[in-house]
Amino acid sequence: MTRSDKPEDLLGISAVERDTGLLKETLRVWERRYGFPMPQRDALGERVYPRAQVERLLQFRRLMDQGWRPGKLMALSEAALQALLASSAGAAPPPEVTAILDTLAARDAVAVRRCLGNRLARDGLARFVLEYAIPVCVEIGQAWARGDLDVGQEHLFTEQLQNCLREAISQTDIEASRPRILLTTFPDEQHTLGLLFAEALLAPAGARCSSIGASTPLADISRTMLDGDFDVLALSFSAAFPARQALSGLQELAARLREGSEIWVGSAVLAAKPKALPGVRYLARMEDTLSALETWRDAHPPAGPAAG
Amino acid sequence: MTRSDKPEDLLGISAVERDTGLLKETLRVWERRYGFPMPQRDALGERVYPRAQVERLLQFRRLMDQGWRPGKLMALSEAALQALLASSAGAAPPPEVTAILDTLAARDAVAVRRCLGNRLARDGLARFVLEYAIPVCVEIGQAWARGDLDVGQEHLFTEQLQNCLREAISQTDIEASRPRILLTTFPDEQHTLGLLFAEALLAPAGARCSSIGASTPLADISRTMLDGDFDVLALSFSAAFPARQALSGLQELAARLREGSEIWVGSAVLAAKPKALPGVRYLARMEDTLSALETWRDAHPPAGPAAG
DNA sequence: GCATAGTTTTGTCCTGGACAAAAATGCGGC
DNA sequence: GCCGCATTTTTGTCCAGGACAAAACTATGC
Repeated sequence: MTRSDKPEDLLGISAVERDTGLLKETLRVWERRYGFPMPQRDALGERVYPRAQVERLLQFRRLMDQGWRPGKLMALSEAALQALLASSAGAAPPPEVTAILDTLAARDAVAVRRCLGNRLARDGLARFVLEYAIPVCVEIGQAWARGDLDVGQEHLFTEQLQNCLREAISQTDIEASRPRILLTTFPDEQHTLGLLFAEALLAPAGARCSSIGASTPLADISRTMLDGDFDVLALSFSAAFPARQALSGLQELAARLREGSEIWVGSAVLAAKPKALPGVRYLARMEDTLSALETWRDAHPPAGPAAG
Repeated sequence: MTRSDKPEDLLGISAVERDTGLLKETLRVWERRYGFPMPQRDALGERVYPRAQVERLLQFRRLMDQGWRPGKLMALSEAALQALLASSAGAAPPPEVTAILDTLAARDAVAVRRCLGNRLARDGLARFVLEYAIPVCVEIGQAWARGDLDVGQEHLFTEQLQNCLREAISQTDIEASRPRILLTTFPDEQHTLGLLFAEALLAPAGARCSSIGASTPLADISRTMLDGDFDVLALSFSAAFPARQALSGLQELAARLREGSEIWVGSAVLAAKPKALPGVRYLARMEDTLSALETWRDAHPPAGPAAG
């Protein structure tokens, strides 16, 4: 019943959806509006995409993830497009960052893990995250946008980094100290690396972290907060998350939580909006997590837990 | 631009597609043909599915995975359907499984972790996975279906289980032995627990596992396989994953991989289909992973790797 | 009893229209 | 001159109903 097993380098619309992440509906409406992609038709009149068009679509997707819009890109000449792809490179990364890119180029999981492990052992968890892991992630994102790295390589890196961090976090003491912090993301937000970074900073600083992974319904977030006697809810948002949805969700949560508990919002994007909500604190950069912890501790001295 | 943020327990068609694995087109054509599901409409005239209908759809999917066809199921009376479901329900869970449900009811992450840790220390990784973790996951799934557990509690459990497993896996030796196994899932398949279970069985048995997480594009899977000198590709599919998509993807991959390399497909659903593909092996249950490893080693004796 | 031919079921594709959310742009007040 | 708000453009996702091949089932002949 499937019609995607085309003999040559021609892909059916389902296969293109799978490979590019663009919905069938989007592919059809682009064809209607912009004249691209313009697939051939098979004997049944169904769309068959040559590989070249699929690769062009992938280039478009990379540029769109950087903020370009389809209409602009479609109007571009071939030369202008290539220039854009070339220019998306940022400043030259430091050599310690490029070193790990080489291990990724070889898809050598063991070497990646060794790189990370060495660095972590040398610098400790906090410096490892702030000075190494985050810059590397940024650079990998750019390499992906340039087409120098594919999703498989990005996954390989993420997996090793996760293992590395989780292992290190699990080795920190679970003290009975405060604050107790619940970490999660909103529904449809899958990006868990931000949570893991935050946990990696907070746990060794003595905060009791409980991560419940990504994409938790709002009702369950507030229920967990109330049941679990948490002081802080830490939420992570990727740049792509719709700001409106985030803000309305935050408003709802802020209203529902226990008096005295805080929400920390990790997002480079939302922090720009000055919408002040009571009990909500925006952390524009990852290092702000630690200052937030300090501030909280200043306001809640361990001797007298009576206030609340 | 997304319209999935419905206030109550009403899901848009995209959310239903995501949760049930039934394509939007299938949902619409069922409505047209059978009159079910018959969603409400919002102010815009767009389909909004009450939770009850989504759960009924999930029931249908489970039965269809057992070989039932939609037309038959739709014609069934409520009583007949319930009888069918009851006959497929498992036995009552053992007390050791229900014990952890109590800690989840209290949302006590530390207690959950302690439960898991104790059990793991007692039984070792393989027995822990097969005799404890998997039954608990099944029971949690049923508790969720009954409404006894919310998503937040499920997440809490999953996170602790992941930590537990990853830690244990990372402590196994990385031997230079064979086979080398690449683990991942197809695009849009987010379920990573299956991968982690497989890794937890394979790694202590001396197989060199590399997981690259979920949702990897097919092209990247085959590229990683070829670059990385892997012997086996292990793929995990949840029950919700569209079987057709899985099969066409497997066909594509099988054709592209190096001669002599195998694909192991972990799925309770696909294993029923007798569609034989060269080099593809279906593992209906998690314990089959270990017998697959044995079979592989019998066919590839370490002394003489000359045989193809 | 089994293979083959015919029938029904079922999933996926098609066209072309619509519309709200997001992004970009224009405009007025400090 | 610059920031905040209103307006316009862009863009992704939804809809209806029709079509058809692959798969599943059924009937028929040897």
